[in-house]
Amino acid sequence: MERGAAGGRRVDLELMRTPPPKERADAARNRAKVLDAAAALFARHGVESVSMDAVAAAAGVGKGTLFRRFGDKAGLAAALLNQRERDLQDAILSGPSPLGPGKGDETVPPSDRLHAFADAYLDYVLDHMSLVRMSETASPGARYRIGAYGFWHRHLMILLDRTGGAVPDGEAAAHALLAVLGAEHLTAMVESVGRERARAAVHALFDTAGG
Amino acid sequence: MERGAAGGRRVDLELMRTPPPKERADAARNRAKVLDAAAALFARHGVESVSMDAVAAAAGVGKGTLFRRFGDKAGLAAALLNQRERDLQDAILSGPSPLGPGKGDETVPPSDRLHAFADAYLDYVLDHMSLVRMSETASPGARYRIGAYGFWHRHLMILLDRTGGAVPDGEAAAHALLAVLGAEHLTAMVESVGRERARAAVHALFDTAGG
DNA sequence: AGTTGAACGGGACTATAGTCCGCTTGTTCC
DNA sequence: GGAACAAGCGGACTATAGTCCCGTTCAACT
Repeated sequence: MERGAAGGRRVDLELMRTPPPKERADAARNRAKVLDAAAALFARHGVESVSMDAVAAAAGVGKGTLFRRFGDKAGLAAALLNQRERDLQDAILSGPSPLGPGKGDETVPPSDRLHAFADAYLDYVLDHMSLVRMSETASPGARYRIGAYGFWHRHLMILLDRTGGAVPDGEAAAHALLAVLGAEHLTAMVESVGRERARAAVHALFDTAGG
Repeated sequence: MERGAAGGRRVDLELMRTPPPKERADAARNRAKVLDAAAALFARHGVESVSMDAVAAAAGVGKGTLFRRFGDKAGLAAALLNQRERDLQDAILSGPSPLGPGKGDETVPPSDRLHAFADAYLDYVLDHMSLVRMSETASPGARYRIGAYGFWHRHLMILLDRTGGAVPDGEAAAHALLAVLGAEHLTAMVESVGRERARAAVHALFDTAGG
């Protein structure tokens, strides 16, 4: 995974307070070179068909550099998604309702926020399917280890617990809902029934699970 | 994947009618040797830590033999699960209700059969977690390519469509329910909330989705 | 039983992810 | 500006999945 001030994955707001260890100039340069090269290669040939060797060569850095900085191919994909992911998380934390909490005095029912999340998250995943898929499935269990999963899970859990006793176990239900939003599963579902019906099915499940 | 009479995966009853191509005697011998060796190694060291080289060596066959017969590591895992999977499929197709259809004149509501399926499938996966996980995640999308997925999907879809219009799109809903039963997701969920709460969450979703 | 063609066997070979460690380069502090 | 030390660099190295191809073995047919 990334290090340094500019690359921290948004995991927990508390953790963001650790002082920026300051990234060395050459490291920053190489990080940019790698991300540019990876973006270009992935766009041209598809994420699956690009080897880490190829990325390193195109970026003009050694393999060691690539892996030390990004950990593995999933980490590289995650770094490329970083900005979009942050945008979505920011919108959830502090944006307008129904996706975000809105201004202090307006109240939106949790069910509206659940559906808004489903829509926004589906947009995010469907727009970057191959990168998200790589970041989730490059190694077994990768999806559940990265910090972002914890963020989505906590958000859903809080909303489900607010539905007024309708959901007996928000923590478990949040996992179940996220299973349906997994890139691997969405890929298969979209291939089978198309985007519209897949989206509708997700909403139907969010409906029954939490309002 | 396997070939020959003894190894056909249960996919579609129609396809079972293709004449048995007859497995050669030496092939059958080697198949048994490989399955025995793999079962022993997997049990002793865990599925993840056993390489295909090790299986080939322990079975006393070459790598080529191993891969031609089983395709990949997922195929080997699937072959080891074959009997249990067939048992479950048989119980669903022709066993007693509520899991199976029961004798001709008794009628069981689809919702009972849905919950019976959830329970039986959870038992199956939880009892063989690492093998199922290997068979589903060894290569990206593996789960959705193997025939068994189609079987579970069709079963759920038929039941959902019988719930009397409660489910507008049984085909899509069946995919969503199966997402929650994926080995990868169940592993994470059980680790997070334990078996009991995970099972309850699955039932809650089956409840709301189909009765 | 002999012939023959196809299926099988097996190990060398390739491709790729990921590791390791001695060398180089920045940064910091005097 | 220079020394010292940490951080970063990079390519050789390992491990493993999966491929290929040719010699061997089986089984059907005469």
